[in-house]
Amino acid sequence: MPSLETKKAKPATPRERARAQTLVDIVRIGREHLAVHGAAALSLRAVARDLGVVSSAVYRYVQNRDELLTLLLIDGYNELGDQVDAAVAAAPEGDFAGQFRALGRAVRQWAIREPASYALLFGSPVPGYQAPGERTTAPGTRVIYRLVGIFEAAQRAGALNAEVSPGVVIPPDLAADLEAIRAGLGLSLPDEALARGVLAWTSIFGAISFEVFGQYGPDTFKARDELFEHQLAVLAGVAGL
Amino acid sequence: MPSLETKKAKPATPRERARAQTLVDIVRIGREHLAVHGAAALSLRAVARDLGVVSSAVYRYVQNRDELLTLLLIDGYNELGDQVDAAVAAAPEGDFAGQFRALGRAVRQWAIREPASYALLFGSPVPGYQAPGERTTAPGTRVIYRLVGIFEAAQRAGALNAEVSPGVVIPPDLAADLEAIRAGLGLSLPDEALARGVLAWTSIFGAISFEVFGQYGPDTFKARDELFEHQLAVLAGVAGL
DNA sequence: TTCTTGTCAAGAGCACTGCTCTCGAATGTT
DNA sequence: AACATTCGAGAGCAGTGCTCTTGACAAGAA
Repeated sequence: MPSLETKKAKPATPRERARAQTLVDIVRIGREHLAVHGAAALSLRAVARDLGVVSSAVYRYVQNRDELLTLLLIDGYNELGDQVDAAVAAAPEGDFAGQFRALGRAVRQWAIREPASYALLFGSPVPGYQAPGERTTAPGTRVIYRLVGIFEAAQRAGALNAEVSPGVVIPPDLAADLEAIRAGLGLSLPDEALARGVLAWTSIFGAISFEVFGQYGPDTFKARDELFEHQLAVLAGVAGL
Repeated sequence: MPSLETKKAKPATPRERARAQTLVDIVRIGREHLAVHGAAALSLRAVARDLGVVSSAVYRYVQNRDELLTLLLIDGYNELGDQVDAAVAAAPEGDFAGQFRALGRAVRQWAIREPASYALLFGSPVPGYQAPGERTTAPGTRVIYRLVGIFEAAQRAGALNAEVSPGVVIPPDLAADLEAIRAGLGLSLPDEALARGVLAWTSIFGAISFEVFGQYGPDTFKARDELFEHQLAVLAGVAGL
């Protein structure tokens, strides 16, 4: 769609410029409210108040509360994706385990810095809200794509340990799912490595969610950095790095 | 507190009986609403409507919305704890890996059956709601206590593999946390085993959360039972079982 | 330059929420 | 029978999402 691109690229008329500016203002204020009060308490009226405008005016820019939620969702996915990309790129090129740990650390640090956004992306779904897949899947898959990219590069470099948990077999139905993923992304990872990558993925988010969502309790773990580093190290071993 | 116990045990006066009955009715209706509309949309007015009573009447039984949330929280923790206890007890006595898998399956099945309750217990915290620790910690720690109990029994039986990830060391700060846990629960597990148990714990909930919260997407994994079984098997190996 | 067209903010209004207060009725106790 | 407690009903306040109408304003066309 070249027309849409150009429309986005050059907001020639001052009207469009003003409109775009108020929209980013709305998203910015929405992010602040999200951070302070949480996703379920996100109120268009409160955003309007902070914007210095009456409530009905924001409906000129945002169709409804759900669309603002979608904008914040995309915003969060992209910010997290940028953080992860930068962290992985800063790791040594051939050090795949280091890249894996850098990815995990980047996700955790972003989650701790933006707990409300993290909860919106990876926590319990907001009741009555269904994310529009056509707008959120692309930014929402950036981290996992990056992760399998690390595994794939390690595999091609011959740095992926294939014999980690020898006794575990993969049933055919699961193998079919993994084959579909492999075909969809053009990977050469064997089933075992792919499955362990999925486990590492979910485990990282499990550890972060426990910490961010307060499941550990107030004083069960004081050395949380060290705990997470330990979990990352073990998971890297599990994944074969 | 014997007086409180007797008060609970024999609701002699019919008034107290009726009061207790309406309270369990409120919790029951609250659970239904939780399952249908989610935690953030839990409305005392709607509960009152279903109870056939005006909204202000429920405030005679429940102090506010947060207390109803607390009651549902305790209810959920206990239901999950009962499921886990039953599943673990049904596993063969000396088969510690089997008990571990039974625990994981029980948690997952309950989570799939009661996704809203699972979200309330382990998902993003409800904004503005702080669980009262003195009432929720006891039921909230049943599952993790059960899990470390399995590890402890395996350790005493000499069935715990100590050399799983040899290269990973535990820094002193983390060791201090683990020592406090070990002392608090009267365990004899070494640091490595305890830390890997925590990892297994968070990883199980990470896998279940991804599935229940819809992070996998609609059709990435069709063989979800097999995927979870695979993850359980790998995690049992990681934990040393 | 005037006129038309489209965009915008404002405000009223509907239905909903949590929560508090008062009042009268029902209930159990003495 | 008299008293005290408990309970439900209803009104009311402040907040929410969202819709609709109204009037002001600015951009482009004649």
